[in-house]
Amino acid sequence: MFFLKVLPTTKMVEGYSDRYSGVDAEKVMEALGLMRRASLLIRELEAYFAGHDLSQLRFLVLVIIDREPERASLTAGEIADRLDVSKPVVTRTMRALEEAALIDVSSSSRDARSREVALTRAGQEKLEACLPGYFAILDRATSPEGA
Amino acid sequence: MFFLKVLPTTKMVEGYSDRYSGVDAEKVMEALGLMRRASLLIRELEAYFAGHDLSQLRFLVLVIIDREPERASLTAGEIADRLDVSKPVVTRTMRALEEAALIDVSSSSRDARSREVALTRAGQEKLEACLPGYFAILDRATSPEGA
DNA sequence: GTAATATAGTTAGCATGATAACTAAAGGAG
DNA sequence: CTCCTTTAGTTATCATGCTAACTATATTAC
Repeated sequence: MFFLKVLPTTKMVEGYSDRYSGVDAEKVMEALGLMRRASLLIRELEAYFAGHDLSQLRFLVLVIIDREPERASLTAGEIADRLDVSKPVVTRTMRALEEAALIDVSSSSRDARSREVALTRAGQEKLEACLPGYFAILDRATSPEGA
Repeated sequence: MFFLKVLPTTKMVEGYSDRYSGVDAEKVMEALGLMRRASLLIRELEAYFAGHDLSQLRFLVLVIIDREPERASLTAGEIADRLDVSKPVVTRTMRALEEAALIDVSSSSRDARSREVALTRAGQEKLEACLPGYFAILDRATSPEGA
């Protein structure tokens, strides 16, 4: 996360970057603004999901399973791949979702190491309940503060 | 952080968002892309700072103190304000920086509750050592993957 | 001057990200 | 078939974000 509240002015960045060759102060400012806006948005989304007894990550797991309708279930590893988070984080997240009865976890018949993860009815309902507010936040997010 | 590796296509978002009024799928996609790019950039920066025995937050504390040249020191609260992080995070970060001898912390003469924080010589040098690579990463960040 | 309130910072404890090291099962070489 | 390597997932531990509750000092009301 990146929570520097008052970004440096372009002038200040130029003051630093003049000393280093090949650095474009405009691009640096753009990257700082990118991180700042995304950090605020992520913070807002986490607060939103906390109100639904979820986190952004747990929500995304539900989305990922839901968006492969041709598959009844995904393995934990497939979920980790699609999320680009480490496996221990997936393990922990699965446990939380299972304890909340939002997913159903079972051993794979083909591979005893694998765990097959499917949405429960409650999981589908939780997902549906969160989607409108999620999209509303994302829709608003990029509008007010420009690029 | 937001690490969904393969973002939904605009079509998929439309599939969801058609069901909710007033949501612009393009804006939703833009917000998702914003979070994804920022998360990758933050991950890259944290890896960079880890190589300097720092974190992005600890680095930003050094920057914040350094960029107020008319002030010899800032209080912990002023740093928390500028960073927009919670006070306990500042407390912990200060302790780490002090243990690394990058800052000097002393009690305020005017207010016994306050702690005045100043860069040490080593702190200034650490900052200088990190700046070129930091700007190089930020400069690169917004170029390749477009908006 | 004393009591009530506000402010600066710390401590305790939780959530979510990470890596390293582990267990157990699968797959391949001979 | 047995050994070796790879793969799936877990456990243990750490880092960094948070809130709630605390201590100590400052400030304000009277």
